[in-house]
Amino acid sequence: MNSVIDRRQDILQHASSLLRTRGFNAFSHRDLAERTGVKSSSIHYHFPTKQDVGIALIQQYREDLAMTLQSLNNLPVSDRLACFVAPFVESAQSGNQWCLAGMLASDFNSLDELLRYEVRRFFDLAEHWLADQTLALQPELSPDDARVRAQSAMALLEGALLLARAQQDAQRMHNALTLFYALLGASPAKA
Amino acid sequence: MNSVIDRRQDILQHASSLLRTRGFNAFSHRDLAERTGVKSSSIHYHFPTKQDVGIALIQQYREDLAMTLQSLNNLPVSDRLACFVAPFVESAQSGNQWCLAGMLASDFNSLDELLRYEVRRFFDLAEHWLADQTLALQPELSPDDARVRAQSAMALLEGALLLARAQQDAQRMHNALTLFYALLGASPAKA
DNA sequence: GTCTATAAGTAGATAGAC
DNA sequence: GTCTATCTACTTATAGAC
Repeated sequence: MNSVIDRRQDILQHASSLLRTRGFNAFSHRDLAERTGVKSSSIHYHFPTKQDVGIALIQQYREDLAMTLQSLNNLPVSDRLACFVAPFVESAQSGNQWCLAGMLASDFNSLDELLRYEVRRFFDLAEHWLADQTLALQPELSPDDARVRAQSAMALLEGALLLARAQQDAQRMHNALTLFYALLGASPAKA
Repeated sequence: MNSVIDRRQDILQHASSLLRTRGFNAFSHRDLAERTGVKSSSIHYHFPTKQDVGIALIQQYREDLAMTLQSLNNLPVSDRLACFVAPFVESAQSGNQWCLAGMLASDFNSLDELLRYEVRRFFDLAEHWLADQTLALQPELSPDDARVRAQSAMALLEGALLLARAQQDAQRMHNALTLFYALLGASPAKA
C-alpha cells in the first residue's frame, strides 16, 4: 500500500489539469513527473506513450459523464441540465481551464486516430443526451430539430468557456447559459 | 525583386495555415522552413521569436477584420453579417482549420502576455461590432443586452466551427448560423 | 513499480560567412 | 536576406538495475 492509493489515477489527475490548462502539445512527461513526484520513466510504465495518457483521460471523462447522466434519471429535466452545465460554470469561475474534450478538439489535427475517435465519442454522448432532454422538454419538436438544437447548445458551451477564459469574464458563461436553457426549452432555472 | 514578392508575408501565410490546422504548440520553425523553402534561420531573420510570428498573425487577422468591417458600412445589416460569418462557413467546409483567434484562445495559457493581449483585442473588436449590428437590428434592446447577445453569438461561432471540424460535419455551422441570426435579430438571410 | 542512465530526435534560437 | 553550422535545452521513449 502506497501513500498514493493509485498512482495511475494520480498521474491522470495532474495530466487532466495540465491538458485543460495548456493543451495537449504544451505539457510534457517532465511536467507530469514533477507534479506527481515520480520520474518520467515511471510515467512511461503506466502509460507507454503520451497518446495513451490522452486516451485514458478522454475515456475516463466520457465514462464519468455517462455515469453522472445515468444518476440524473429521477430528477426533473431542468435539474439534469443544471448538473450537466455545472462543470462548465465551475471552470469559468476558476478561470484558467477549458473543457477537456474541447481542448482535445482544438488539438484534433495533432492527435492519433484512436484519440480522435474518443473525442468524437465524447461529443456524441453529450449531444445525444442533450437532444433527449430537448425532446422531453419540447415534445412538439422533431428529433432532427432537437438534435440540431443540442449540437448548437454544446457548441455554445464550449465557445463560451473558451472566451470566458481568454477574457477572464465568468459572466459570459452565465449569459450563455440563459441562451442554452432557452434553446433546449427549459424554464430559466438558472443556478 | 524576388520570385516571392514578400517573403515575410509568405511566411505568415504558411504560419496561419499551420496554426489554424494544428495549434500554436504543434508547429515549428522547421515546418515553416519546409513550406516556405527557406532555412529556419531565415525565419528568425523575419521573426526573431515564435511569439513574434503569433503576434504578427493575430494583428494582421484583426486589421483585416477591421478593414472588412469598415467596407461593409453601405450594406444592409443582414448582408454585413453574412460577410462576417463567411470565413467560418468556408473553414467548416474545408474541414480542417479552426479560426485563428479561436486557436490562440485555446492555447491562451501557453502564450506570452503581449500575444494574449492581442487575442483579447481581436475578440473585443468582433464582439463590439456584433453588438452594434444587434442594436441596429433591434433598437429596443439595451446596449447591455446587445453586448450579451453579441458575446454569445461569437462563442457560438467558435464552438460550432470547433465541433464541425472534429465531427467532420459542416452542416453544424449552417445550423449554428440560424441561431446566430435569430440571436442578433436578423431575418433568416441564410447564405 | 520505481529508479538511474541514456538514447535519438526536435525545439527555439544564434553566430558569422556570403 | 539567406545561408551553413552550431548551440542548449527539451521531447518522447527505452534498457536494465534494484
